[in-house]
Amino acid sequence: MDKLEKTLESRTVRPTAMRLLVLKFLLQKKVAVSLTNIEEYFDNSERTTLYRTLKTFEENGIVHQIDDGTGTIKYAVCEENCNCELEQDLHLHFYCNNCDETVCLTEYKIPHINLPEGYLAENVNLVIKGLCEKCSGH
Amino acid sequence: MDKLEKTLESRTVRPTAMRLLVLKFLLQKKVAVSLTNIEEYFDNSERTTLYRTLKTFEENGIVHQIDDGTGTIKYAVCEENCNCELEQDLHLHFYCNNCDETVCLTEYKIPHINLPEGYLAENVNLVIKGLCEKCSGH
DNA sequence: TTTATAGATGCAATGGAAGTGCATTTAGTG
DNA sequence: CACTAAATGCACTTCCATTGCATCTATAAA
Ligand SMILES: [Mn+2]
Ligand SMILES: [Mn+2]
Ligand SMILES: [Zn+2]
Ligand SMILES: [Zn+2]
Repeated sequence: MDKLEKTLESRTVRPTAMRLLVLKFLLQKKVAVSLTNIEEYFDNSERTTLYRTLKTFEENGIVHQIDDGTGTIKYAVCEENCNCELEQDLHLHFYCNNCDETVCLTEYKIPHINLPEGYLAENVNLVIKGLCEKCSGH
Repeated sequence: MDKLEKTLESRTVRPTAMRLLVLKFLLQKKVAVSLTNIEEYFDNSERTTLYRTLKTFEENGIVHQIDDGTGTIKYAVCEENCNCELEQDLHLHFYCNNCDETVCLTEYKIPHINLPEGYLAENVNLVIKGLCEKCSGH
């Protein structure tokens, strides 16, 4: 059986043709992708199907959403045995102002943040914007 | 002369009636507000005018935008002598999942984040979501 | 005071993206 | 094959940001 299929089935997601293609596409990309990116990549694709595909992936821990502040949600495949947990899996995301690409810096976990008395953290989003390695010129 | 007028003029923003009202409203609110919030507060207001008012305020360092991940931009008045600078003025923002309010935690500066070689930070957005002091129950 | 001009405002319209309702098709199960 | 749940396709809606252009207003020059 195909490796892609295994990935989906291990997450109890039925491996349809489109889902396999989307997963393959996500895996080969080194940067986070938007719904529109995917729609543009596949010629005869239905936006709604892709939308629900990503939603299903996300609900089953295959991908995580990235809100990089551009107004468009991006998606990236989760690491092996990721649970998208605070102070565990949550990592830094970097958006390049020049090439307009967003990447997961999975090695860079979000540091623990002290909060005022009474505040309870459930989720954290940390996005750094600037120039990526390709665009900074050094 | 009025204190509000002084604030605007010191930032070279002409103190029109609407601008003064908006600034007053922003100052009295302890939480970040959206364009729609302001629109709803003032009965006969024009959305576009408010939009451009906020834009003008932001361009002249009177307010800063807050992207709390809700999909709606919020605004809050900058601190005295704030320049919205990295590692200087940029602070943490907290969004309460229960009461749907976003607050500036101006005392909580964004910690320095190490980046991989070649990456250059120009801006940082750090939003914590959870329960605020009013909603956490302790 | 009148006039010129830049700036501010009002109104209409656009555009991007997320999200939903419902009919139809497809794929597993007995 | 027949049944049923899941997946897909299409149309439509909603929300928010943003722009173009006409009009109004305030300030400063004549
Ligand atoms: Mn990521
Ligand atoms: Mn703030
Ligand atoms: Zn780049
Ligand atoms: Zn709250």
